[in-house]
Formats: sequence, structure tokens, C-alpha cells
Amino acid sequence: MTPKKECAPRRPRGRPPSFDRETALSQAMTLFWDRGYEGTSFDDLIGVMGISASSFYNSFASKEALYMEAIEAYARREGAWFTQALESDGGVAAAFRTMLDAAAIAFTRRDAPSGCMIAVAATQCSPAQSRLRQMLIDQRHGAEAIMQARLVDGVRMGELPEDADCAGLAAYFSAVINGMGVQARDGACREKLQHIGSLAASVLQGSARSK
Amino acid sequence: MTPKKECAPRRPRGRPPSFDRETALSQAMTLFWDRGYEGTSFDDLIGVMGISASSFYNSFASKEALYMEAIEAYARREGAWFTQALESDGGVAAAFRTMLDAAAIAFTRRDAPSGCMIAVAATQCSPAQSRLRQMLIDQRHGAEAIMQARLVDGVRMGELPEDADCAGLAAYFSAVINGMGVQARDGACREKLQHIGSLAASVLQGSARSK
DNA sequence: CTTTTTTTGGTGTCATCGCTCCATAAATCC
DNA sequence: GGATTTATGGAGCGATGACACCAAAAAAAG
Repeated sequence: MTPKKECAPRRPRGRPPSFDRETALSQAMTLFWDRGYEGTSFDDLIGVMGISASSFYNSFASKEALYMEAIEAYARREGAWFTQALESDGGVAAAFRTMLDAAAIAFTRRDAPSGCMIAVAATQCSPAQSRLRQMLIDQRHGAEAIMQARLVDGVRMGELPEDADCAGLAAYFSAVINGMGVQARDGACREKLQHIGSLAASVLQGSARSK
Repeated sequence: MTPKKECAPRRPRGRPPSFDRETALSQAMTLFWDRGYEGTSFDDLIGVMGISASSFYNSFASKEALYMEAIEAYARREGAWFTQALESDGGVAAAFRTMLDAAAIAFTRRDAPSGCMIAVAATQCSPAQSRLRQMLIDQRHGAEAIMQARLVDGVRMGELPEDADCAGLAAYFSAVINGMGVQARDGACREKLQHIGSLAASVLQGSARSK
């Protein structure tokens, strides 16, 4: 048998960090969320994180790497409404209706920047940021693929007609969510976004097949 | 009678400019369109315009002023499809269907950057660019107001029910167009965008009142 | 011609960008 | 205690950002 790992959390070796990495990451995420990558300076970052440049580079590889991590953290933590709503019960149409409503709510929280961190990020940027841009394109495509999979599932369950264009519908809903993200950034209130979502969801209602 | 103005275009006084201001503005517009304001550097600009810093500041007040002019030029020249489609004959539903299809085409031209210069611009940016951001918010709100006016007109013409929610529908179509702008920036082809537009337009079809 | 007017090319400026270096501080290990 | 290890504070780096300055060039006006 291999020796058991220490269960009591032994303190690590050297000088203890003066800040919590996860907290700092959250603070950076919020700033990136609000200002985007190019709109957020290094000094802005270490300012809001409350650390020095040395501490920053001791915990993060670069501004770009931090942004990547921030996007991942956002997708995992703040983007839960997306997958959760799509996995909810009640059929495809209801799931998408729920998801769009959840988007409206998530995009207009008072304790976070408005809109979606991913939806409108790096659509226009310098060629120097092409890696980041591609990463965000992949994120958006990923979300679209999840939606498409849910629609395909709806067809399989007989909730949508056999000839339903799942790819087209997924692209449509993806566009609507991204558009809601723009509206939110422009100051649209929750009700306005919910109305947009409701109208968008009605497209599925029309082609949903009643049992 | 006041003395007539010279009709023959007398050459102006000093050294003739070595470049055409409108052409340079177009070149700058295209670069801004592709990279956004923060993603476009001063050197990038004078590079694509083919002029020196001196010539630049002799014709334009600042990078910010140039961007403002570029947005105006875009709205006036490249954004004609928008107003033209909405003014077309055949009723509201047809007008919006035409407009969304025109958007799909305009967003995927081969001789211009993909997407819309206004739709996705300055949604995330540094506080230093708040003037530009507000200007773009106004542009987007202006487009939404034009759509709403067309919908109100549709109600007046009896093409839509009296209780149609024109503001809500305008917000919805605005979101769809902006979302199509994101999709286009992410590389979506013309057909995909046209499909999105078609699905979006079907919302009006449903609430359109047949005479 | 000279004067006046406007544009141009080239160089310089000053702030900010993201990032690095190093001596020191604060902890554990022996 | 000393050695080792890790984190911190602070100064500073080269590159790039937008922009300013000025003498020279190229035209019309007198």
C-alpha cells in the first residue's frame, strides 16, 4: 500500500501569501468583464486586486494568462445559469424559455457588471490579441453547440419535428443571447431583456410539436 | 444683388495636399471597423492612410475625432441598407424580413470587414473611452428608434394589431441584428446569418394581421 | 522676384504599457 | 540559532502609445 497523504493541511514552506488567489482572480474577472482585455491596464488590475507587480507575477504568468483564467472562471461560476436552464425539465421549448429568462436576469445583476463577459468580448481587437479572440470564438461556438445538442435531444424526444433545423435554431438563439448582451451593456433593464427573450423563445413554440 | 461666388473651382492658396481626405477617412474607417478603437493604434492608422503624423493632424483633430467621423461615415455610407430596407414597400413584416436579409449580406461582404462597425463596438472598454461609448450607445438606440417608428407605422396602417408592443419588438430586432454582428465577426457565413434573420423575422409573421 | 499660405517630413516628447530585477521579509526545516 | 524557501515592496526597464514642433517644400498672390 502506498503511504497515505497528510490529511491535516500542513502549512506550506515559505512566506505565506498576503492575498487569496481565488479572490484576486474574481476581482480581476470583474474588471475584465466590465472593460474587456484591451480596456483593462496592468495597473488597473493590480490596483483592484490589491497586490504589487511582484505578487502578480508570482501567481500569474501574464496579463493574457490571467484573462484566460478569468474567462474560464466566468464560464464555470457565472455561466451556470446557461447549462442549468438547458438541463431543466419540461421540454425543449420550456428549457430555452427558461434559459433566455435566466440570461436576462444574469445580465442585469446589481452586484456585477452588466451583460455577458463572453458574448461581446474581443469581437473587434488588434491582431496581437488573435489568440484571445480565437479562444472567445471557441467559447461562443461551444455554447452554440450545447444549444444545438439540446435541440437535437428535443427532436429525439419527439418534442420537435424530425426535420427541425437544429443548427439553424442554435445559431439563432446564440445570436439572440449575444444581442441581449449588447443591449444589457447599453443599459437595458431586466424587463426589456426578458421581453426580448420571450419573443425569441416564441420561435420554438411555433415549431414545437404538441404530443 | 450680392456678388456671385466663383463657380470655377479656383485652386486653394497654399501647398496642395498629397492625399485625398475622403479616401483616407475610408481607409481609417475600414481599420476601425475591423479592430475597434482601442485595437487600432495611431501608427496603424497613418500607415493604412499612407500619410505622416503631421499630415494626419493637419486634417484631423485627434484619433478620437477621426473615429467619430468614421462612425458617421459608416452610418451614412455603409449603413444605407438599414434605412432603405425599412422604407421598402410590401408591409412591415416584409420590410423587416428584407432588412434582416440585407444585414446578413452587408455583414458578410468580401470587400469589407465582417459584421457591423457599430453593433459590437465599445461594449467593453476603458472608462477613458466613455465619450465614444456613449456615442455608440446613442447610435444603437437610434437604430432601435427607427425600427420602432416603422413598427408604429405598421400599426397605423393596420398591418399589425393595435396592441402590438412596438418598443418590445424593436428591442428584439435590435438584439438580433447585434447578435448577427457577433456571429459575423466570429466567421459565420452569409447563409447562416440569413437563416438567423429569417427565423427572427418569423416573429413578426406570427403577429402580423392579415387584412 | 518676394511674400503669404498651406502641407509635408522628420524628430522629439511625455505618459503609459506590460513586465523584470533584487534586496528584504516571513514562514518552515534542520 | 542558521539554512532554506517563498512572497513582497519598490525601483526601473524597453517598447509603444498619442501627439507636438519646426524647418523645408509647394503652391497662389502681389
